[in-house]
Amino acid sequence: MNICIASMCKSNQIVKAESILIDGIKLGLLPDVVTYNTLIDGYSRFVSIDRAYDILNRMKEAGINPNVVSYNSLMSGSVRKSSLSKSLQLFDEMTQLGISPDVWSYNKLMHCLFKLGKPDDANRVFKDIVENGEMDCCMSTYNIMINGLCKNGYVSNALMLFRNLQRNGFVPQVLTYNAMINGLCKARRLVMKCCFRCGKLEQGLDLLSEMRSKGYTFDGFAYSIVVAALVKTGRIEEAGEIAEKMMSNGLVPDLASYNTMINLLCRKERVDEALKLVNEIDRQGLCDQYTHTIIIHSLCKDGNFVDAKKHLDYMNTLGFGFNLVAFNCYLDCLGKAGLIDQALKVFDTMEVKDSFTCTILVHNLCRAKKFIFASKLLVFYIKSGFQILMATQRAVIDGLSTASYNNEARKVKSKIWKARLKH
DNA sequence: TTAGGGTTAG
Repeated sequence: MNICIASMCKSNQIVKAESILIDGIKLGLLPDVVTYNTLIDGYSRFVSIDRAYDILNRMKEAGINPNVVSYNSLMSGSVRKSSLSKSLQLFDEMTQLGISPDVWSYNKLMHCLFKLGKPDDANRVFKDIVENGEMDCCMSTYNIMINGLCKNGYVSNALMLFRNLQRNGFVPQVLTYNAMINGLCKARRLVMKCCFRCGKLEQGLDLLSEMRSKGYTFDGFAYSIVVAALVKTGRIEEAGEIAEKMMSNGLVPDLASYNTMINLLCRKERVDEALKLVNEIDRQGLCDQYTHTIIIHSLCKDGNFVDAKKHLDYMNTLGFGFNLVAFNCYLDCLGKAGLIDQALKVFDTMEVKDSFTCTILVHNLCRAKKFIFASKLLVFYIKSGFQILMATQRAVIDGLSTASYNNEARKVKSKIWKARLKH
């Protein structure tokens, strides 16, 4: 019965899994802790954490005590659904019930802390595991550490950990390489914001070669990371070469790889080919919000705002929710095309806005030389806690100065300082 | 019976 239920849960057939459970009970097969844990995992993966938690209560009512796996599955599900505080709460609940966390629990705890942007806390947990030697850490512990450090801006520390793996008796997995390559490829972008270029992207490309020379069998992850990073930095030809390698290696592309290829084709100004590929995967009902956003962005960059708007509406009919990234692209391209009044109208209709939206609007107001309006919005957004790019802040202040609003420029600077101190 | 990696915007 457990094997049947596990198979149903893995393929998102929860209703069937439940009916097998009921049939089993009728036949006198009583569910055990493994049966309930499998259901908890299925519900937390495909339904909701609350429903998974209901199963936990059901097992208690049936007289079966949850164990460490029950809580690990619930924690996983919570992190997956970005209910991060719920995950921490579950960890506490588990210890309060006297269930000892295992290395899986600590791994999930670290993953959750990294996602919450608390790398110091995650590192403390890691040190506890490694230094106190209370339990053996495993390769997943390192994978989580390497990925988490990269995502939180500590790429050099991650690289050090990666290079020391062998000394600690571990061999990096494909997944470890992918996380490290991703960290290195993205680092350049993060670092570019505050200082001059550093060669992290090159290091990422070297690591891809290292993987190849060590005979690792690639999946699509490393390819999409590297191709996307090269596209982003304008190195279209190199991106194309690596994409060719991916295809010639006989790798069957999944949706994320397709999206990477579609983006590459758009950047190569081979939009017709990109659209052909989109239609192909759209017919199979595979397109996701990334696919649509790439197309909308491409249409906007070509100044084809009518078709871009049509595509935004088409997404709505497909049942996608509000696409913030696509709207940000739309807004930015309108501004860059000199259509600031239209951009302002779109901005007013947007139901969700983030730091990208605000930066785009302020920057485009500067492009349109509306510096006073831009400065008022800039101060308001910074006070509201949005992260506005330094380049945009400079554009406002420099714009005010060159337009002879020197006094206003000084006031804005001082207001930004005060707002920064508050945050 | 449970993990961890990728694709879109300033």
